[in-house]
Amino acid sequence: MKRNIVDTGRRSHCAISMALDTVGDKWSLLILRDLMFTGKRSYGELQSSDEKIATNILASRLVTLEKNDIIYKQPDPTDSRRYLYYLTEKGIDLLPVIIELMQWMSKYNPAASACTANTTAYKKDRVMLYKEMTRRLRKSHSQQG
Amino acid sequence: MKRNIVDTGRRSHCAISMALDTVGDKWSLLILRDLMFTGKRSYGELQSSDEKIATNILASRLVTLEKNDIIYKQPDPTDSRRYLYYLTEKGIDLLPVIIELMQWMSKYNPAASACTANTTAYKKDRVMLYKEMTRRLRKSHSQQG
DNA sequence: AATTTTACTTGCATATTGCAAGTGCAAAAA
DNA sequence: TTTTTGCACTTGCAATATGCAAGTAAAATT
Repeated sequence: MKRNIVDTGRRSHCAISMALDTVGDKWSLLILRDLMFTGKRSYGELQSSDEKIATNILASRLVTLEKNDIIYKQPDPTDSRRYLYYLTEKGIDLLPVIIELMQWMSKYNPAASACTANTTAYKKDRVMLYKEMTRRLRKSHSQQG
Repeated sequence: MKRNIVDTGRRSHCAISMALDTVGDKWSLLILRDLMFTGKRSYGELQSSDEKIATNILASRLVTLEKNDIIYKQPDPTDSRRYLYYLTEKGIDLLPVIIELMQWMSKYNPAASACTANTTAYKKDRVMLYKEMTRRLRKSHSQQG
């Protein structure tokens, strides 16, 4: 990477640009989708998604997501080989982004499947939808160990 | 690209994944941001953003965004060398995604600048914010020629 | 003790993006 | 009317990011 003398790795100070520098790669939001909607928690489970993320890419994304305080991992108490990945509050706060992406595609492509229920029903009351789902996520992702 | 016999170019039928296949690259959403908030309309203006997109990438993104019916272009009536780019309704419908990205980054990084006014004020009433801004975008991006 | 499972790592191929220079045409200047 | 400048791209090649297949180490299972 070669930008300027003091390289921050960011393209600009625009919030949108910075957000994309953090989660705007090809895979991060799909990993977060799995943590949010599919209940996947371990490396192997995350690797088993339909999109078939390459193992080295998964590993590298998990590291940077953790560095950016979007997820955290804890050893699985039932199997010490394994780690379990959870969303932080910052990660949970990406829910609206993901829901809006989903609703957008659903609106314009009928072939798109929803990944989680109850979103179309709430089309007119997104705030309600965000709140309800955030509440659920807080429950399942709050500090475990 | 080599996926399977009948390659659709998409990773799965998940709406989120499909949305990211469409606008999940490094630049598309930044181009849309400029069309939405900065009033930039021509190739040269779009190229002049802080993030310094490479000219060949800009050209290629504009083509695929147009193919995907997210933007459209028309000759500039005042200068026949130039085209002006506008958002379609489908493009305008990406506004919530972009706003949520912006608000997310603004919440977690104080160094992030907003790109457009009035968003923090509406933090608690996003639906209102979406509606108001969509209305404005419809005005400035509806068929011109 | 041997095999399987799990979370990665490593090496190399392919794809996407970045950079610098160039092209063609229309507008503006001389 | 000729020249110069401006604008929307294209082209060739370098650098970075992603994809694939195989490998490794440690813990669980048999």
